Amino acid sequence: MARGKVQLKRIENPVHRQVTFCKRRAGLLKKAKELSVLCDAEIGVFIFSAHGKLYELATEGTMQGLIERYMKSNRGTQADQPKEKQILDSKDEISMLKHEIELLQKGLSYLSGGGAGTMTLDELHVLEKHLEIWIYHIRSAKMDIMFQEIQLLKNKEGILKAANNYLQEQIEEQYGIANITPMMTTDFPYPLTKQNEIYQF
Amino acid sequence: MARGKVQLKRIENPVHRQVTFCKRRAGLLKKAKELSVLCDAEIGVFIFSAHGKLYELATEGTMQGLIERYMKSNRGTQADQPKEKQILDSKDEISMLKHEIELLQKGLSYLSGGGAGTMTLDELHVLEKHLEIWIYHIRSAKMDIMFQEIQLLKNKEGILKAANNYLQEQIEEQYGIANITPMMTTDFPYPLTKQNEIYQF
DNA sequence: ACCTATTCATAAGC
DNA sequence: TGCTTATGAATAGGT
Repeated sequence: MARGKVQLKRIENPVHRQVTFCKRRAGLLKKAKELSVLCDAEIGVFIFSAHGKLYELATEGTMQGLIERYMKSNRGTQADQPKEKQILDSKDEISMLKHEIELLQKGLSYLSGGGAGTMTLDELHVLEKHLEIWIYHIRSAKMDIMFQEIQLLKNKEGILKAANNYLQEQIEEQYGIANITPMMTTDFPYPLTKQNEIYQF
Repeated sequence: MARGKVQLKRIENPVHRQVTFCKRRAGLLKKAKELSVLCDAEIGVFIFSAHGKLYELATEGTMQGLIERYMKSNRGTQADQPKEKQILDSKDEISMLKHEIELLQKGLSYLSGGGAGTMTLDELHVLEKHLEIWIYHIRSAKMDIMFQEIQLLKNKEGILKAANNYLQEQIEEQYGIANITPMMTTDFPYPLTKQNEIYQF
């Protein structure tokens, strides 16, 4: 403008660029303020320097208020712009994420509460597939340990049975007494055949 | 500016005001664009005329993008305003929901894959707390059934022991033989005292 | 940060 | 609105 015309391109000299930035920034904000006063307009300006520092001007109220007004004005007058799209996308995204979490949380409450009262059939269907996998792995580790204890008891049972038989044989061998035998026969009141059902839930 | 200095107050003549608004508005936007080009800055300007019409300029990307950047920048320096709050809340909400889902999904892959290779220590820590609850309830149902089976076996053990003792008493009573007894003493090779550990995993 | 020559923006008039 | 033009403002380059 003065002492030499300026090219409309980035000023490469960093010092010149910084000086010009300060001067023109002040000028721009001054012009904005003048315009708002002279013509009764509301103006918002924000300037990010190359290094990211923010300079702003809001002629009426706060920048927040102006941005709100801007959003509202833009939403009503135009079809979706990129920004409006972003907002809608955000809302959609929130909705989807909430739905996904809701499912997972319902699954959690299902497991925690021990009931399926709050879940729909479809939700249960999806959750069922997930849980089939999860529970399988959790169960594996637990089953290993439970099996050990059961085997332990079974072994003990076998030994006791053997001892019992041995004692009985001793008695029969010596006296021919058989009235204790029924306790060990197939009429035993605790059927082991039910055992397999335990590992199916 | 020309042909007379201007007063820094609202122009009362509507025609003059409108003309000046158009001219200075164009000038302001031009200045803003120049500043952004010359000094590598990002600038957003929006102007509401007295009648509410919006004129805007966004030097880089969309006004929405600039507003978002403004919000982000402003968050550190100012308290949030209502509108800004909404936008930030949405972004925060998305971020939180994504994080939650990511955790749950990683938990799923953890359980499915049977390994923790893809999870960080913190993630595992959080997941651990969740799984503690989930597994507790899964375990409860399973434990009920396992307990039944174990009790069954213990009862059987008790009965066999009783039968064993009865038979032994019979033998001792008749012959005084005691050489079978050690099988039922404390030297029994399957300690039941380890049982409690089973229900702690 | 201040100066000043110069270019730019624009008020008034048409 | 657009054009013209006189004039005040903005500012590039230097100190």
